[in-house]
Amino acid sequence: MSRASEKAYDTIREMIISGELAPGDSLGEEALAELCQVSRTPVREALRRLEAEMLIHRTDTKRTYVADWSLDDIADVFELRAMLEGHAASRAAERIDDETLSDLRACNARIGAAVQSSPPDTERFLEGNRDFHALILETAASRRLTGLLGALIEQPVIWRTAHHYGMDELRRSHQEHEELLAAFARRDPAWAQSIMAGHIRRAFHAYADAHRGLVAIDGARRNRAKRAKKA
Amino acid sequence: MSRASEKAYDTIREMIISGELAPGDSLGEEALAELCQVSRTPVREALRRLEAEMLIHRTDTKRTYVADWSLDDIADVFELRAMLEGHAASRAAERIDDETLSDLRACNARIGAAVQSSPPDTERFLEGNRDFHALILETAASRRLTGLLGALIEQPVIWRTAHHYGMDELRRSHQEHEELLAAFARRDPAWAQSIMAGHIRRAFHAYADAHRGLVAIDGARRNRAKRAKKA
DNA sequence: CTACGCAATTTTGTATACAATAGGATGCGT
DNA sequence: ACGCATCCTATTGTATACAAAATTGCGTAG
Repeated sequence: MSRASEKAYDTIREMIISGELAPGDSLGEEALAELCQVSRTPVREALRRLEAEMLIHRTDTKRTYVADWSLDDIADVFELRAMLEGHAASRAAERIDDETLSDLRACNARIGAAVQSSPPDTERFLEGNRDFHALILETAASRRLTGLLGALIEQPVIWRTAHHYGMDELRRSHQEHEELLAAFARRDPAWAQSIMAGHIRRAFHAYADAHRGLVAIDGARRNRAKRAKKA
Repeated sequence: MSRASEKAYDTIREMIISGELAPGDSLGEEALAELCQVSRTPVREALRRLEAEMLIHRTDTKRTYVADWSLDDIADVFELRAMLEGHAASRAAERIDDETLSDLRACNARIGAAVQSSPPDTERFLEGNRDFHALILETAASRRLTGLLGALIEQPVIWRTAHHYGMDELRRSHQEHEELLAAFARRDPAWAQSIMAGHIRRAFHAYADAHRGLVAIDGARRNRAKRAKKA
């Protein structure tokens, strides 16, 4: 997308992810346009994209609100991701060439380095993780699959939690990636699929474990926002 | 969506599905606006939707063309549908109540009637089939899953072929639905999933078998369109 | 006091005008 | 004659003005 449109999308998205806009908040096009310093036209385009990604919700009367995510919704996303990324891993195992395999190895090596540095470099971990999964998805070579997963991986709740991973979680991820590489090296689709599905499901449980704590943090943040509004 | 936006979407979509716009054709916003009798604004919205559904394709330079579907692409769609609708069936089997079950039975009874009438009532079959699958999807109760499948089932190639189903294909579909109902009655998720995945995969092979013939028909239609353009 | 309905205001949808950008054509230089 | 640069045209992106629709609030009647 082009400049203004992208700007609106990024701005609104960031505000939702950061919690500046809380679930249930009403989103008027004009107000958003002013916030983003663009006109309503690109705002509308941004809202359509965000709606497709289910970050926002539109009532039958065309009014838009920040979407509310229940734990069930989040479980849904992880379940679908496990299935689709598992499928991607399977297809990748059938199609991968030696060059891509070594790229993938290099990528996971970077992840390992980020994990072992002290303190662990979470940013670099996340960056490597994104690259790793993206490369597998690309190797799976299915435009539809890429499209469907795109709608799932761009999710705020996931990014909000990733920063709370502990050292052990990070190490475990790195280890699972190594297993995945072994499966790819053997060109074993079923194995790759199993590892990947497990990898995602484990991530979900890590999330769910941390959830109660996060809810508390979330509550505090929202209260803060509420107080700010009053003033 | 509202009136003009919907009109543009329907018009363009219909032209693509009918083949009036052939794969690779360039789509200028202004030209489309005139065709649809609306301004460029709703046309742009329609194009975004069609892009999300992968009916059209946008180059890096923002120019839009009618998407080209290879057999691989189509195989992709069916593969993903098999996976996702299988998952939907599994979830539905866990959640279905007696009332929905009998609704589903009634729906398949209508399908059976459409198949057994002579000649088979393909329209009614397709309508019942849509309802049947939609009801299962609804019972699966996953908004994300519904969203993802929505992007897959609204595909032109599939509707274009459905009309070519033979009597035996229709009967087979009806029979597979019956098996699905049995799995639902027993609340057996794995069974339901297996039947559904097989159901979709069989449909793909029926499509692929008919494909060569369809390519010929397609070619004829395009030639006709080309001649029409010359005149 | 409540409930219903109408009107005023806010909000979204559509059209059009204007700006930016990509593609193509033409002409000049080698 | 071939290639490159520049200008012109065509197409897309953005802003704004206007129209339609919806919600809210007020007034009135039961």
